Amino acid sequence: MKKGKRTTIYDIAAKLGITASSVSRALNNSNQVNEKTKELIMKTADELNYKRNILASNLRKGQSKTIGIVVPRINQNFFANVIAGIEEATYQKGYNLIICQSGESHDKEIQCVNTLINQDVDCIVISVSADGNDYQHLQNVIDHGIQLIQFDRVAEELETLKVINDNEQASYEAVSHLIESGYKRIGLLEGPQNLSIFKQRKTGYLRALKAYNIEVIDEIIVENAWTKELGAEGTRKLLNLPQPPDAIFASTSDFSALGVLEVANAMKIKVPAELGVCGYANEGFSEITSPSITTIDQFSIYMGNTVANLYFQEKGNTDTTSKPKIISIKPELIIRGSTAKNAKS
Amino acid sequence: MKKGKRTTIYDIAAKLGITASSVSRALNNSNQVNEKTKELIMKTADELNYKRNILASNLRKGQSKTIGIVVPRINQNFFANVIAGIEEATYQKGYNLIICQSGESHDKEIQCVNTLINQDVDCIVISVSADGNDYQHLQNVIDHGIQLIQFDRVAEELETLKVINDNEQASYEAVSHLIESGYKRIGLLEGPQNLSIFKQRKTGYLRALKAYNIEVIDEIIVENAWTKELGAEGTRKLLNLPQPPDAIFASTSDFSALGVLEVANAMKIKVPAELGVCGYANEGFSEITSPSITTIDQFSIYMGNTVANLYFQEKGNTDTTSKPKIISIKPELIIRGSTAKNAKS
DNA sequence: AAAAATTACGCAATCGATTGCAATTTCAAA
DNA sequence: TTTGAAATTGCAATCGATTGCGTAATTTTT
Repeated sequence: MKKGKRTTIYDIAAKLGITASSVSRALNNSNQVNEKTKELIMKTADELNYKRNILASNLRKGQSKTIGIVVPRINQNFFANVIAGIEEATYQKGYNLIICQSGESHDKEIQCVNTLINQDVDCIVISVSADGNDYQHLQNVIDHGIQLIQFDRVAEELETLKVINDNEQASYEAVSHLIESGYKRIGLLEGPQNLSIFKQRKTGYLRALKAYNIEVIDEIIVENAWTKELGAEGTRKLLNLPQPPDAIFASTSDFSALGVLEVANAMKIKVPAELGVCGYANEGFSEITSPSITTIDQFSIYMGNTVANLYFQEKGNTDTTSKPKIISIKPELIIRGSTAKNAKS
Repeated sequence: MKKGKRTTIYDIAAKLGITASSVSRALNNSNQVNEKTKELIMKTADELNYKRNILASNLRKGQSKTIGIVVPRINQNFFANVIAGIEEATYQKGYNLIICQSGESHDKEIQCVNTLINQDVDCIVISVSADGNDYQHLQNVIDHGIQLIQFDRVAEELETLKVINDNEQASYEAVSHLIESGYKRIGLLEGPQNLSIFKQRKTGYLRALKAYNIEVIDEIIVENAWTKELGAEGTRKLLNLPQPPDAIFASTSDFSALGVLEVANAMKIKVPAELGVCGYANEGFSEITSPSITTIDQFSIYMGNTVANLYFQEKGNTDTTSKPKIISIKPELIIRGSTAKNAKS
């Protein structure tokens, strides 16, 4: 085959002395074309190393069989897994994924979304970035008639399909577990409250305290401690308090829990005996720290599958009367060494 | 805006009583159109919420501004980072990424590549899967006039652009470090030898032994130990030998090094005092294990950047006489606790 | 003010595949 | 052999944007 010259259906048609219409139909396995001709066309297509030009096809059909994904960072375990899950479920249906990272920047997120609209994707799957809470660009997606699915970090006020974790319940269970393990003064490292997931986790924390009749102490709640560094910083503050907490729920991530561990270690405070630690997200490393970190698994790959299936399911659905579906996945508390207060450490 | 009806350049043209040609030219900022008209067109385009249909544009222009990526797994640190690096460098130039995972299956890899050819991508970036060593599908990419860039795991016999790590040298340095740290009997966990990267790492190992006049002992070289489980299994075998090694170079990955650590721990063999351990790839967790793992950093994000830049650089290059470029990145040995033989553990 | 040189815009073809409708062929029933 | 229905195939428009070429409008030059 010559470089830079793809075979088209016209080439095939010309070679066989028929029209492109028939070739197209044969290639799409239409039953409007004679079996023998079909075979002949297939064979010739193969010989000529024909590959359908999807651009042309999609342009004509007004679809793209492409799903756009916008996440803060591709190389973050949770997101990479969700993407892998989406890929798994869409690939076999012939869909392609276009992936963008917003890098936690609201502006870049807008850019990404616009690019995807340009690309004529059939669906945009997004987990919003941490800064900014203006969602005009997402409304724009809807206005363009493109299916929008939010996952994990969602803009709640926007009525779209959503796949979320039941963050509040997970959080509630995590804190309950701490309490039942014998910890009495539980600090919280919380994330940016403009993201609903972090708000919900805080709510779960508060609900658990209330359920066990434990007083809420503002002093041991640290705002915006959602990286390892910020988590460490918050922990240092907490542990230097006159009355330090005897457990810390790093509700933002295992990374921040890792920060807790490091500070505790540096201060010679024994985990879990003197300090209980619970993280969030079940990052790969959380089972190999010492002690291993109690955390919450979000079933990220499954979440990706769910997003994909939700899309396929809603694709045929023309019923506009019903409210858009929200699927909530129940995360699972994974109990490990960092909260085993009574085990000898 | 009405759902399902995008504005086209014709809509804009109609509204202004001009032709689509001018609109197109204006939108492309051609200087063939009057400044005032241009402004007017821009404004109208904005009002009508116009978004260029890239499918049509690309079809006409015979390009796609899209780069296809095929990796074994998206949700593997190294690959996720490379992808992030590519994204970083290509996004700002208006390129999109289509990402596929081969799942280490040669068949799926072929499928992925064909899909990407169909999609008319401008370039395919691939790290080949572990099984199979038939590269007809890659030759096919070249025959279609699509730029092919291999990275990390490459098919050596195929003359394409490549971005690789100097695995042999890195491996040589790692083993030298073990030797200089006082370890004398160094076992090797090796990966599938049909992948050149693993072959090179073995070569580096052998070269180091030779350089220090150490005899090669086949007994302490374990084939195909490239997951945590296989690494653990291999380690068990090694440590139960009459003359077990006093260090293990897990040349395949930090995961397998982790397996080593676990087995050593279970057998009450002290790392690094009684057993030195070195991994590969500098996974996030390797610095937080106890002891932390000496490993090799591959500069994965930078590798992604390099791939992208190599593409842009070669795009204009019509010189076909020269051999395709191969860029080799020098990995860095990161020395940590697991090889600190003489430090008290 | 007429001629020459620019500048701005329109016409129509093109990229490759798809598809409604019309035309032709095939085949069986009458 | 004729007729009608069914099976094939062809014709031509279409998806939306781009671009070479030609013409009209405007500006510059003499």
